[in-house]
Amino acid sequence: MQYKIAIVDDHILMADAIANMIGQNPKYRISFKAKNGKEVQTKLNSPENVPDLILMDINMPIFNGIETTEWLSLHHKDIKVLALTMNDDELSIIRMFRAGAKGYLLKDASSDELLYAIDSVLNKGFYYSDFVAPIMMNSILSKTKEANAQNILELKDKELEFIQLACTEMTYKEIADRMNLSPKTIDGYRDHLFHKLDVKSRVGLVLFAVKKNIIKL
Amino acid sequence: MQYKIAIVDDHILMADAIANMIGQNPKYRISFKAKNGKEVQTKLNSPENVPDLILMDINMPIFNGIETTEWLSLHHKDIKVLALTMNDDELSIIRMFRAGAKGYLLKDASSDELLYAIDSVLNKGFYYSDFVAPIMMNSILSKTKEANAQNILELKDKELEFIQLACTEMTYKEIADRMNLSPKTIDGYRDHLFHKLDVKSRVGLVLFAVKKNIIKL
DNA sequence: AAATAATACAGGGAAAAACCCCTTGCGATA
DNA sequence: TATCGCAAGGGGTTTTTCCCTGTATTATTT
Repeated sequence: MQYKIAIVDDHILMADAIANMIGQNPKYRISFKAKNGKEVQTKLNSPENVPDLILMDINMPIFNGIETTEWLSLHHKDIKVLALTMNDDELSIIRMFRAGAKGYLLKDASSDELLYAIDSVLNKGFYYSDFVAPIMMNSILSKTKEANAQNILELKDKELEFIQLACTEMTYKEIADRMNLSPKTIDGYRDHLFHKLDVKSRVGLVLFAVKKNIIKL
Repeated sequence: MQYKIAIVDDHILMADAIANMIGQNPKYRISFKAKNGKEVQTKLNSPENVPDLILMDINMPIFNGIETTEWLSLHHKDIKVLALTMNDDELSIIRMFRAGAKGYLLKDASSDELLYAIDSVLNKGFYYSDFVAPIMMNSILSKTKEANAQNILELKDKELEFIQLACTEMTYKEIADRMNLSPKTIDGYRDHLFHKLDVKSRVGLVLFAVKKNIIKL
């Protein structure tokens, strides 16, 4: 039996090259390539396109890999998602697995590992690379880090808005104006977030936001 | 005649997949793959490895694509460098061309464009993609942007070090200690850079550094 | 429904850090 | 000699950071 595999990556070259490589193996057939989640939804309208496994990038315009995986978990439970991305941060990994990914592979893996991972996800239903496994462990074991990850996922809208404005050359007074709050309230927001996210200064907050992709550059 | 092509990319999967794709074309042969500039130098010690063209990533540990290209321009003038990277920012493009690259291709290009670009660099000596051309134009036409770019390129080592430390939760006092300078000197560095880079606060400096890829996250 | 807890908002006050401009000395350099 | 860049300092204002208090409003529990 031949497995059908789809590739979702806005880096067309990457998608092409990997499709080409996988297509050489008679076990697999490429069912489609897509540049974002929107395209995935369109492609899946044709039943003959529905793949067994999707190689999913995370950073994509319009509809990112996490959102797309969440959508697939709801509407196409049978399609297995193997994350294939550059994002090596804890949050991406946790989010992707929560969204329903069955495996997680970094783009600096070898082609052998990719083929092994695909095989593993298709037959065993999961694949945790040597890179991902310790990070997940760490996230489970370390209370603070897990708490952090929780909190990030549960950042309230106001907090998120504040962070985005803090990643700006505005002073807190200006931020307060913009958010129609007293500077003292902003003071409280800041203090609260500093503790919650374990940063010591506004610079730390900015770095956090950049790392976690809360702001776009 | 068969051209020899090398691929330099720390994303092994990317390198593998592209090598595989290019290798299918009888016009080309893969002479080697490397994960960073250091490995390139080693590989080039064997004369049979010396390629006609190198596909060069930018973000790599140890010895990045710009440094590697500079080194190649000095020691292996005959090898043509075609940048193949995700970096779509002006600074990366300008730096890469200054370092001696003959072409610049984004990783979200199509495989057709890659093959065309390789062909173009080998035969015509250059390749400017539709993406890169307007950015270069822009950089030449727009005075302020060019001024900025200039300044970035002409950042002194000390300034760069300072920026990197400023993108940290260290206070300026701590930065001064680390750099073995008086806090007052750091004061001067900061003021100078704020004006030079047209930012108003340390947050602005951090954002600048992130945008220009001066710091790694 | 009443008591209680958590949350959002706002303030006071103080110490630390960041920010700004201006000056000086010193050595390289042109 | 004149100019430039680096290092350092003087002295000031503004902003940030921290901690503690208090009062509504909203949830939760009893």
